[in-house]
Amino acid sequence: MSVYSRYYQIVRRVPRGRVVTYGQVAYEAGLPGRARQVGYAMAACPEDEDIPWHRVINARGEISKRGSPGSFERIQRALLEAEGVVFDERGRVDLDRFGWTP
DNA sequence: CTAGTGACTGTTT
DNA sequence: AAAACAGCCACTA
Repeated sequence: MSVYSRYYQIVRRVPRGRVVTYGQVAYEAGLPGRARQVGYAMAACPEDEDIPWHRVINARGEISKRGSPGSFERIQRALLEAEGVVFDERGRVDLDRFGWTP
C-alpha cells in the first residue's frame, strides 16, 4: 500500500464540476505539506483506474504545467469545461466557487 | 544505502 | 501582479 493510493482515493471523492488543489488532497489524506508528492503521484496516475486526475489543479487555480508536451493541459481544461467548470480569460478557475470542501 | 527527480506551496523580492 | 527562493519527501535506479 503506497502513499499514492491514499491520494488517489481522495481524488476519487471529488464530485463532478468541482476541483481541488494539490495541497488540499495532501491535507485530506492526512499528510499536510506534501503537495509536491501529490503532483508526483498524479504524474504516475494509472490510466486503467477511473481517477478524475483532471480535477486536481494548483493553488492559484491554474492547470499545472508539465515540462514538455503541453497538450495535456488543453485536454484537462476541456474535460473540466465539459463538467461545467468555468475558466476566466487568463485560464484560471475561481476556487471559491468550484473548490471542493468535504 | 546515496543521489537525482519532480502535475507544488507559501513567503519574499 | 509576476518571478525567484527555499522547504517539502516518495519513488526509482
